[in-house]
Amino acid sequence: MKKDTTYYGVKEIARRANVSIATVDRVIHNRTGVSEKTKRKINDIIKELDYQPNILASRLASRKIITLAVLIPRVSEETDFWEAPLRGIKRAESEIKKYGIEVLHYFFDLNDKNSFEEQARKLLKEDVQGVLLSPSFIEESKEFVQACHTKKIPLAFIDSDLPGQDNLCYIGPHLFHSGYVSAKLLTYRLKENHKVLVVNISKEIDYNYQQIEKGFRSYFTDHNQPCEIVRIDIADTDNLSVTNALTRVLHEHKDLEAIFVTNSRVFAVASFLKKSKRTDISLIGFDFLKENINYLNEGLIDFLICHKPEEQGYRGLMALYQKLVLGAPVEKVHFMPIDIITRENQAFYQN
Amino acid sequence: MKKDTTYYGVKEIARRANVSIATVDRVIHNRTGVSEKTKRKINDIIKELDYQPNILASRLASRKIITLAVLIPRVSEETDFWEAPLRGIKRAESEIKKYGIEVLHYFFDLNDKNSFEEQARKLLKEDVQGVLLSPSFIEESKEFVQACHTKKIPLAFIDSDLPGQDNLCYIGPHLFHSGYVSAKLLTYRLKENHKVLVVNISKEIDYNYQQIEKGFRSYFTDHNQPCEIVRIDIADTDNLSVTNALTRVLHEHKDLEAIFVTNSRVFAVASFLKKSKRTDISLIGFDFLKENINYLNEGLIDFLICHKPEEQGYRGLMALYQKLVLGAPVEKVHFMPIDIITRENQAFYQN
DNA sequence: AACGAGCTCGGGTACGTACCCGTAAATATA
DNA sequence: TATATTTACGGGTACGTACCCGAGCTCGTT
Repeated sequence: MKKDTTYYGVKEIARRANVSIATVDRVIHNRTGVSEKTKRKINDIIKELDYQPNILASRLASRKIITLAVLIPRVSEETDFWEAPLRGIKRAESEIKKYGIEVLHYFFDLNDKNSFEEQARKLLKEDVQGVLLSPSFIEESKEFVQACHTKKIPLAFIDSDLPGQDNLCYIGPHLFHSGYVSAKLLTYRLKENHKVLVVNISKEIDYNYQQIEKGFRSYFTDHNQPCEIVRIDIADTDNLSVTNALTRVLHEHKDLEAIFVTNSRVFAVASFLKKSKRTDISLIGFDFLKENINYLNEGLIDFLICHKPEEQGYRGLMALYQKLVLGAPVEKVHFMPIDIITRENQAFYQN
Repeated sequence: MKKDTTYYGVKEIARRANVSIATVDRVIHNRTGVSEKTKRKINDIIKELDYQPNILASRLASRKIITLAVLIPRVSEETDFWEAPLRGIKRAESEIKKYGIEVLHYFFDLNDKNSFEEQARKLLKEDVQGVLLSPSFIEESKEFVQACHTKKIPLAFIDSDLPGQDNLCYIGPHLFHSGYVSAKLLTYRLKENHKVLVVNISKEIDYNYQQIEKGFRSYFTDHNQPCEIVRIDIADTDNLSVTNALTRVLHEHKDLEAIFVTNSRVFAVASFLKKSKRTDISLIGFDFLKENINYLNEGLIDFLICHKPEEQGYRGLMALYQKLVLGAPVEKVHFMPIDIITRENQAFYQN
């Protein structure tokens, strides 16, 4: 590296303070063994010189390994959505491993708040320097975020945000706009009645869902497009519950033109429509799951909205790396593109 | 750093090949002074071990400084738009300077293709490892990109893209969608006639302009909103030319409801509207310039569309740094948000 | 006064890579 | 054959920081 640039390191600080490099090092990492007087003197020089540590050298010399943790949903039989973020996380891991980064994995069950709390508790017992979190459960996540905050552990959120909560960054979809775009796409398929059904299939009413529906409804109000919106919550995610609920609502509202599913479980609705031969109803939902793609290709699903989940995992972990290792600034919010997948372009999609 | 992770460095390669570290180093940087036989042997071991150099150590040990160059428009009296990217570039510079990065600046005149070519020629004479480019002039930029390509110099584009041209990344607005959003906003202000004027004030007809107008028109066709679109090009950017051109067109089309300016020179139109007391006409354009903000506050401009120009500069340079120094992958396209600025929120905007 | 505990501090080595300098061997030139 | 030149390689130091291993010093205790 060039020397002519006016850059001062520990050596210069030591020289000016008439102490050794080791003493300067002790002050910088505020370890014990330095008198108040020299500590003050060194700190003054550090401030005067606006000393910026060389992170390259620092990481190289450090024998300490940095431990990161990820706390995300387990890949379940119900939905393989979380395969993609995990893939991205592992890709990031293999890239940064050689710089002394170790990553611990904690998985919770999306149908079980307790499992989240349990895994969070386990995680907090370890000495981790950063956490990648999918804050699926609002209240529980808030508590966890609070705990991390007191331990000064930076947090990166993926997939869904937790507004108002202190974090390093959020990497994921703009939920409101995703709902908005969904509504837009849906209008392409509307004909006469302008009557649509919003379906939320989830054990927990989460933040994601609320924002998405808000955006969805906003589109119609924004565009002054009158549209009757029927909505149901299906709290049990098994096939029978979905079938029963949909049978009931379709019986009540015979003139439904389209269905919007607020998460990746759109395949469950597609399966129902196929069985009940209601292929006249348009269907739109989220995420590039194998099952969803199948129904997309069969023509039962019209559109899928995707947010590059693998990249979310990759970027989330890399954000922590950037912050902790390189000391580089991290952008607070990074919205993923709102990708629109149809039968025609799905083959080329990079999930 | 931890040792237990199976990581092999030059030392291990040297040990296995029964040569010194220096020889391995020669092979890695394919310098001269190694016999074909040992070179082959070492290369085989490198491949076998899947050797990944430690970039931290590499940069630390290297006395070589990495030279980057930026080739962007000069800040002119006509428009101070390029102040913002330059600010971002300088911010990035000060952050990476200490890792031996030097940045050369080349500025060209947006009204003069020749100045671009001249600066490009100057730049190519230097031994630079990466270039941050604003490809304002299509043909000239393509030539320049070609030259960089043969010299294997990675290129980061900001502000406008050059599709089909080989580059490291593009960081900037989605031009088409910016036009699209502009049209959307404009419809908020339309009343009866649905007649709008598109104004392009520029010496050169650039790629930006074409894409933006395309997006603008698409909105109306997409939404089947019939709208008569009048358009003029004003090739001379001085005040008199603008005044003359606008006077003529407003005389011809007395029932214009709104004007869309396809770049940051919307202030010139605002000034004209103010003088000719045509405050009934809605106005929309681009960029957070001081003059534009003044007219926004006066109510002459209704909306400004912005794309975080400072961040574009910052991220553009950082992308090159990421690639060249950290060896980290860089995302090929990063679209900036399409920010909507009104009189009400402009005070809070981060340009 | 002698001793040890505790505090303050410096020397020196290591991290993984880059590269300068020197040297022995191989080859060319006389 | 003797000498010059080239080729092929190794030793060793440096980059800026972290941290181990002590050394000296002060002060209280006996």
